[in-house]
Amino acid sequence: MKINVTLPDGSIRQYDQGATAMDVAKSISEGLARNVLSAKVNGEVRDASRPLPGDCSLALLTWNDAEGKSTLWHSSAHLLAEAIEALFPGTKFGIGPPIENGFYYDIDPGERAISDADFPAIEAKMKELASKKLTFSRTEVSKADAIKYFTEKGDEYKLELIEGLQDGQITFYTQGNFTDLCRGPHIPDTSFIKATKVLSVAGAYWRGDEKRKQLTRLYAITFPKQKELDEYLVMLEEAKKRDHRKVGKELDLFTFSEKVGAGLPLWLPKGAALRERLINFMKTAQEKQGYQQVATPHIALKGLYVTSGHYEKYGKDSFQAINTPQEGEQFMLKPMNCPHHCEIFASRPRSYKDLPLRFAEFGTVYRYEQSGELHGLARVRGFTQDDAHLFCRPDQVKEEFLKVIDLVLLVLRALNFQNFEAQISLRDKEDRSKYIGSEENWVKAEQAIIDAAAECGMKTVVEYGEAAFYGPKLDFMVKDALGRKWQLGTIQVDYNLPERFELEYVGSDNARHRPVMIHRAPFGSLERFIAVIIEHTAGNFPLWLAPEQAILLPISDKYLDHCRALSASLKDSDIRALVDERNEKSARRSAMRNSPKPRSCSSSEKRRPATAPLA
RNA sequence: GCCUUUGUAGCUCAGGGGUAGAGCACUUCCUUGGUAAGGAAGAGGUCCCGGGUUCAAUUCCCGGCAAAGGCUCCA
Repeated sequence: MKINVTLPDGSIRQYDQGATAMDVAKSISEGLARNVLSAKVNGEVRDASRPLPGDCSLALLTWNDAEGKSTLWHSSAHLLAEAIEALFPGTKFGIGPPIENGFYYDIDPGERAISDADFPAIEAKMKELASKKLTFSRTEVSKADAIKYFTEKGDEYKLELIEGLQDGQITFYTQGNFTDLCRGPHIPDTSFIKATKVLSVAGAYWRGDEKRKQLTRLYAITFPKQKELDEYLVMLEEAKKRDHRKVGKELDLFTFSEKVGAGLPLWLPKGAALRERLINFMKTAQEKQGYQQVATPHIALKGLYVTSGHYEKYGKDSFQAINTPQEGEQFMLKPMNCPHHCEIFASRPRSYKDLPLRFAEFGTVYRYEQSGELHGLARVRGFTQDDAHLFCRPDQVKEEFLKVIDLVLLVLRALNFQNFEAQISLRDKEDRSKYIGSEENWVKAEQAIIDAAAECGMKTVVEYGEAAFYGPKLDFMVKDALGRKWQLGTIQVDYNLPERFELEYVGSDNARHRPVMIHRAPFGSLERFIAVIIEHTAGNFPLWLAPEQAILLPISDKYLDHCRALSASLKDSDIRALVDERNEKSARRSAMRNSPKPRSCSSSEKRRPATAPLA
């Protein structure tokens, strides 16, 4: 009896019953066999050493496949666990999955604390075990046996995991002295793991629940070649150099003060000027689309947020009310601009002919963030949104939404972002208690976003549970230098706040109607946006944004006057120029960093007209 | 908020129970016509803050605050 195996190129080969993916690899080439990490059989990733189930399609997975990498990292997690168990006996284990870059294992080392001082020992142990060429053997076990094994081992985390599994579908994998509950698959043996680096240690709640015990999470990464690890570490170093917190300091853009408070950025002159340029860019684009600027105060009576629903939702987790000394009034720092803008809409009767109304404000808002969440400019407690609220008729929603998408894409293009992701953020599928408003309104709003995104042909991903409490969102996500994802622009369709604020306009039928609101912020916040463009450009801003568009470097004092004249002339043409008058060579060089167009100046240059185009 | 780590000159960092250290930056003078470092001299510190142990604490212990990496959260 032979089985037919269909390979990715469409060719069909015949093998004996019971042949493994590894056998197939060997029959193709020795080199391939040496590199096979796992195999995709009829679309399911499995051990390369498992017998094929019969006629099937087969793709051999190597380090060049994402799934191959995951297999190696998953096996590496088991190796990490074995090393931990050897070094710190009695450690209990949570889960240890592969992730985008490497893998982690959540462990409970009991009384002992694991710190980065332990990393070298762990790495050495992993390396030692890897070189033993231990195979990963798969065993199917009954639920009772599985429970027995981990009860004897005293590992309550694994027992909890087993509880959630079906009898008959439980497998163990064993390599060397370590056996783990695992559905697999794994690499053929540990010798494929040639380079190992434990990256960091962090706390992580068991099953992601902050009410449960906090385990110790070890992040690590492995490679099949030492050279690849070295390159990865170099890449991490390079990414660190782009960190906006570091570059922002070097460029004198912003600072923080312990006296002012954590998460409250102080913008230095160059940073403030950068903000101004972004604001003007946005104002110009918005004026073309018929927006009107409004301005509102930084505090409002608590009642405003009771009306909007923000108080009920976030009141406990916000900065607390400010009380007046005599009258006993309670004011809140504004966390959002939308309630204020609703009141502007409500300030007078509106006709259908007035709509859409587009109120824009670079509004600074304040939100309490847990101290551990603060992160440079990307997560702060006070920030400025390029906010606007569009009040429109139901029949105008789609067109307005599409125009906002244009605006967001204009921003992303102007700053040369190619790798952004458009995310449709919908309600949680199960828990609807987190949201205000009627089912009918939500369905309308969600459909409006889905339709608009589809109509402009944008590639999107759908995330459930990511909606705001008053409406669904279209969020634009980008990654920072270290691969962390941040939300920048956002567009939200909202049928609920107009209802809560009882907003109305008079229709052509002379009856009162409820407008629909679109919340939108193409930058998101200036703070986070600037953080991301710093990392995106490594501080080398596009010319229109750069703090200094031209720096003149006289090579001797003899040319100072000429440089000053040249600089004045450039300034007359609205080019931000400065003369670096410092005498040290080193100063000249350091000034050249992060300047898009450094120019040196001497007699040969002097012959050219001062308005010569910047080369 | 929770876990781990860190806090010394403007920056990057070394040090260590008994007058505080380096490199770069800064100031002054000299030198200089060329793309990452010309020379000399000088100034600069509450060693994060508060308690404790000690004859003596920047160093050891406890508590705050801030920062880094995660977790949970994010209008």
